[in-house]
Amino acid sequence: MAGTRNPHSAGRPRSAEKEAAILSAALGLLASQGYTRMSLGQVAATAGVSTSTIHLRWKTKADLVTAALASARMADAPPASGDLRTDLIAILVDFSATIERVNGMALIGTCLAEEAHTPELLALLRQRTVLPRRALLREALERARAAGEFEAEDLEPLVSALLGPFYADYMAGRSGDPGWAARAVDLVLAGLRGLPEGPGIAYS
Amino acid sequence: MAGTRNPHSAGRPRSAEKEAAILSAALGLLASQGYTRMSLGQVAATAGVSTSTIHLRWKTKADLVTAALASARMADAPPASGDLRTDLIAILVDFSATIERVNGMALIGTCLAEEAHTPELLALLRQRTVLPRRALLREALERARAAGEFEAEDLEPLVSALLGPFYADYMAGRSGDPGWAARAVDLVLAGLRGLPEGPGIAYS
Amino acid sequence: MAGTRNPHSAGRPRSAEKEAAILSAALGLLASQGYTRMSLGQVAATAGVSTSTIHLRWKTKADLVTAALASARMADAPPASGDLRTDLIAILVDFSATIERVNGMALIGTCLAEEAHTPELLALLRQRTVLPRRALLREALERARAAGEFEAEDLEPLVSALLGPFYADYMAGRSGDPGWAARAVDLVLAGLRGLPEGPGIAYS
Amino acid sequence: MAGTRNPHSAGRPRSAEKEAAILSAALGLLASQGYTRMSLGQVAATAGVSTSTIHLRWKTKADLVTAALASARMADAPPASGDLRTDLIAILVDFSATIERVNGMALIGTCLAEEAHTPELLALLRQRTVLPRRALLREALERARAAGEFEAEDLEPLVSALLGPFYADYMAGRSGDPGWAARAVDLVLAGLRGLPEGPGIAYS
DNA sequence: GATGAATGAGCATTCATTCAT
DNA sequence: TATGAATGAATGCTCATTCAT
Repeated sequence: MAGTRNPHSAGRPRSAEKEAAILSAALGLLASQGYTRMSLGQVAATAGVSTSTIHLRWKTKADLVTAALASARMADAPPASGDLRTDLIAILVDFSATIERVNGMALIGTCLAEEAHTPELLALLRQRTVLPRRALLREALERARAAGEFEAEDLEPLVSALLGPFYADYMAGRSGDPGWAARAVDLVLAGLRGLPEGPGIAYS
Repeated sequence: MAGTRNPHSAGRPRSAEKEAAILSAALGLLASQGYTRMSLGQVAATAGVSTSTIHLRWKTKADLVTAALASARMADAPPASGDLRTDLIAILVDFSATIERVNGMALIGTCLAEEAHTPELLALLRQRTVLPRRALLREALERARAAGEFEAEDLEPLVSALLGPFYADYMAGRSGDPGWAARAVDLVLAGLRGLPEGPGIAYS
Repeated sequence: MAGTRNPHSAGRPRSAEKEAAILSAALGLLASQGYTRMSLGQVAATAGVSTSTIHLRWKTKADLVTAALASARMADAPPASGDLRTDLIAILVDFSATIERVNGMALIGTCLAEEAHTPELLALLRQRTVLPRRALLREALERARAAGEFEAEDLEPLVSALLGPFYADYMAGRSGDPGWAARAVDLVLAGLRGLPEGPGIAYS
Repeated sequence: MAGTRNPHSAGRPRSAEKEAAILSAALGLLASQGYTRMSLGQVAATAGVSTSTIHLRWKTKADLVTAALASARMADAPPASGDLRTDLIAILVDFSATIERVNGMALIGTCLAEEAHTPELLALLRQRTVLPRRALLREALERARAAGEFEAEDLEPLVSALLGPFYADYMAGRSGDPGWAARAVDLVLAGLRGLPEGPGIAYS
C-alpha cells in the first residue's frame, strides 16, 4: 500500500537515495557537459555509486537522461498579486533566475542539439519546464482578459512575445540585464492597447 | 631579384574544392550530429577526403568546427522597400527560412551546449550570424526613427522583441507558423505607438 | 561493526592470471620491440585480453611498462661456495645468462634510449636488476676482504670492473664467449694483489 | 673529375649543404629522441628542408638513420705521449667526454633497442665509433707490449676491461666521476703485472 | 631539385554496456 | 542489490610515404 514497491520484487529494495542522487547528478552534468560529453562514469562518481548501479535502473544512457529530465521540477509559481503587470514581471524574473541557477541555456542547447538523435529530450524539456511556465503567463493574461483589461483571441503569441526577448538577448550576448522583463511586459501591454487601431492583424 | 620564385608558394597548391567540401560537410554534420557526436571520420567521408587532409589544414577538431562556423555566411539581406513594417517582416521571414534551411536550431543548440567547453563556437555564431541579422533590423528601425515615425532611445530591446518570439515558439513546439513574423512586427509597432502614454519605462 | 563487508572488496575479483599475462607480455614486447614500437594492442593480443583490460589496471602505457619493469625479478642468487673466485664467476655467469634469456641488452637499450622521455624506466631497471646484482658481487667481495684476502676501501669500482667487460664485449660484437667471466675475475683479483705496490691510486 | 657528380644526373645538382644539415639533424634527434620517436618531420624542420627533400635522397627512414650513423665521425685520437698509462687514460677520458658531448648513451641505447628490427644500426655504430676507439687502445697496448713492458697474447680482453667500467658505472647510475679512467687503467696494469703468478688463465 | 598536398595505416585512450561475484 | 571486471567499438591525432606542381 505505502510506496510503489512492485509485488514481484523480492529481496533488498532499491535504495531511493541512490536513485535520487543519480538523477540529480545526471541533470547537473547534463547541463554542464552536454549529452554526449557527459559520461556515465562521471554520473556514477558524482552520485557515489558504480556505473553498474545506474544500468541496473536504466537500460541505456538515453533512458537515464530522459528520466533525469523528467525529474526536473519547475520552481513553484510566484504568488499572484492581482495586478497584471506585476504578475507578468514576477513570472519572467523567476524564469530567468531559474535558467541561470540550473545552467538552463546549456541544458536547452543540449536538448536542441540532440533533437535529431533523441527527440524525447526536447519533448520532455517542453513538457516539464517550458509549457508549465507558459501556462503561468497564459493564466495571468486570461485573468486580466476576463476582467476586461484587454481583448485578444489567442494568447499564445503574447506569451511568446513575453518570453522571447530573453532568448534573443542571450543569443546576442546581451543577457544579464534584469530590466529585460519589465521592458518586455511593457512593450506587450502597450501593444495590446495600441493594437485595436492597428492594421487589423487578428491574433489567432 | 634573388630568387624569381612565384608568389604562390612552391609545391602543389591546395585544392580549394576539397577545402570547401570539408567546411560544408563539417557545418552540416555539426548541425545534424552536434559537436561531440560529429567525428572527423564522418566529415572526411562526407567530403570525400581523408582525415589526414583535414588535419593538414586545421590542427584540431575545434579548429575545424570554428572555421566551419566562421565560413557560415548569412543570406544576403532582403531588399529594403522603404516601408518599415514590410522591411521588418521580410527580414524576419528570411531569418526563420534560413534557420530551417541549415538546421539552425540544432546548430544553435550545439553552440549553447558547448559554451562551457568551447566558448568560441557561440562567440563565432554570434559574430557571424546573430549580430549581422540584428544589424539589419536595427538599421531598418533607425531609418524609420530618423524619418520621425517613432521615438526610442535604445533600439536593441526592440530588436530582441522582434526576434524573440521565434525562439520562444520553437521552444514551445509552436514553430512552423509563417504568421509569427507579422504578429511580432505588429505587436512591436503597436507598442511603439502605445508607449508614449505608457508607464514611462525608458527603452534604453 | 557497521557494514559486515568482506575484506576483499565487493564485485568480481580481478583475474591474477590476466594481470600476470599482461605484465609478462609487456616485458617481452618491451625487449623485442622497444618502448615506442611496442603497442598496447600487441600486449593485449599476446596476453589474450582486450586493451581496455590493460587500461583498467594501468592508466597509461608508461604506467604499464613501469609496472612490467618493476615486476622483473632478478634470478635467485647462485649459492655461495666460500671461495671468492668461484663465487664471483658464478655471479657473472648467471648475469650474462639472464641477460641472454630475457633479451636483456635490448631492454637495457630501450631504457637508455627512453631516458630523456621516460626516466623512470632506467631508474627502475637500475633498482630492480642492476643494483641487486651489484650487491651480490659487493657482498662476496666484502666477505673476502673481511677474511683478509685483500685490502680496498671502496668496492664499487671493483664491481664495475667485474661487470664492465660484458657490456664492452657486447658493444664490440664480441659477446657469446663464456670465458669472459673468468678473465674478468682473474684480472681484478690479480690487480688487487698487484695494487699495493702500484702507483698509489686510492680505490675510493 | 672534381666531385662525385654522377654522369647521368643532369639538371640542378643536389645541395650538399642540405644533405649535411639533414644528416646532422638526424643524428642529433636520433640521440635525443630515439629511432621510433624521431620523426622525419622533426628532422626536416631542424634541417630547414621539407620531408620530401629527405625522401628524395633516402628511400626510407631506416635508410636515413643508417646514413646518419655512417656519417658519425669519431673524434681525432689524442696525441700519444709514449707512456702507456698516460696514453690509455687520455683515450678513455676522451671516450667518456665524447659520449657525454653527443648524448652517446642514448644513441647506443637506440641502436641496442632497434637491434631486432634494424640490425644495421648497431653494426654501423660498432664500425664507426666502437671499433676505432678500441683500435686506439689496442695500438697503445701493442706498442708497450713490443717494448717488453708486459706479456699477453690477446689484447681484446684488456681493451674490454679498460672500457667496460664506463658502461657498468653508467648502468649503476654512477657516471660522472672523472676518476674512473685512472682507476680502470691502474687496475688493468696492476693485473698485468700480477697475472704471471696468477692461476694461469691464458688471455687468448 | 625541391616543395607542399594527400593519404592509409596505426595508436593510446575513452566509454557504454555486459558479466561474474 | 550492488559492485568491479571485462570488452568492442570508436575517436582524435600522428607519421612515413607517395603525388602533383
